[in-house]
Amino acid sequence: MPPEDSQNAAELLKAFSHPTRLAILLELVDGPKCVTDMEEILPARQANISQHLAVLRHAKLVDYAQDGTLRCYYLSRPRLVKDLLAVVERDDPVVKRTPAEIQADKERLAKAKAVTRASKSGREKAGKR
Amino acid sequence: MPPEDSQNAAELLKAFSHPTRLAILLELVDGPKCVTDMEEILPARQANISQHLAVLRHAKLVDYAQDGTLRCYYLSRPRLVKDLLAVVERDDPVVKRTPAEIQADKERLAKAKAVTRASKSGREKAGKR
DNA sequence: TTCAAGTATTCGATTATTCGAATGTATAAA
DNA sequence: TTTATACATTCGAATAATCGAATACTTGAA
Repeated sequence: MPPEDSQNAAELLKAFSHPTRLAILLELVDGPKCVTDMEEILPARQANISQHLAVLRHAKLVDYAQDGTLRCYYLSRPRLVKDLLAVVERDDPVVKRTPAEIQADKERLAKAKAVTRASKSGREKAGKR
Repeated sequence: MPPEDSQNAAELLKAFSHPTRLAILLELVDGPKCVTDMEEILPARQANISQHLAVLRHAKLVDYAQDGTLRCYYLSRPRLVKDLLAVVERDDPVVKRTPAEIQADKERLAKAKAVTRASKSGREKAGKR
């Protein structure tokens, strides 16, 4: 990941990291809903739901289509939302590693790096850009 | 997703949603590192990195193995971290939907729900628990 | 023992997030 | 045109997150 991107990625993830917003996204996964529908389901007041929807809109995670006086919200990037939720729901086992394993890993890494450096400088000599 | 779980999921995501913590996780994706290593790479002070590592530890995203005076951190749930980062890095195109599409979707959803209700009550009549 | 290196924790100060209450706005029906 | 419905926005107070500075802890070496 390019370094300045962790800024953007973090902002995107921040939009996900509130229980109410997560619940809204979960609702939208199985179809569009208007705010009234959400009010019936979520334990939050109307204004608060609107506030969270605003956050999700700014993150480009949702958008809406107006239908008379109703606003039907839907996922703007359904793939992203579904896949991310799937990853989070899954429970990945926690691994425990010994100092020896760590050491071995670091050595592997050091060697790999040396190779990368070598091939890079080789390419640069050969003709960069 | 069970309803009370959006609480936990949100907490997990909150651990991810800071640029420095994301950068730490990215570093750890390609191998264990001790705090000194991270200090050289990240634009943050030692104390701050330790603070963020504490957050990541509490979220069970990282752990460490002590090696003399060094603490080598590694990913406790590498699958989770890698997959989540992969999803976030990908750029999913933003879709725009018309009121008509939304309407069609809502109707599909309503029909599906009716079926679910019917089969559920059928199962209940047949012999619950 | 001391000492230094590597890391963690605590403490305030600052900034950001969150929520409810109140108010604003748009649309459709009367 | 009024009115009701469905949302959105603004404001202020409460809470939480963040950071640097200072300090504490732990380990290995002298």
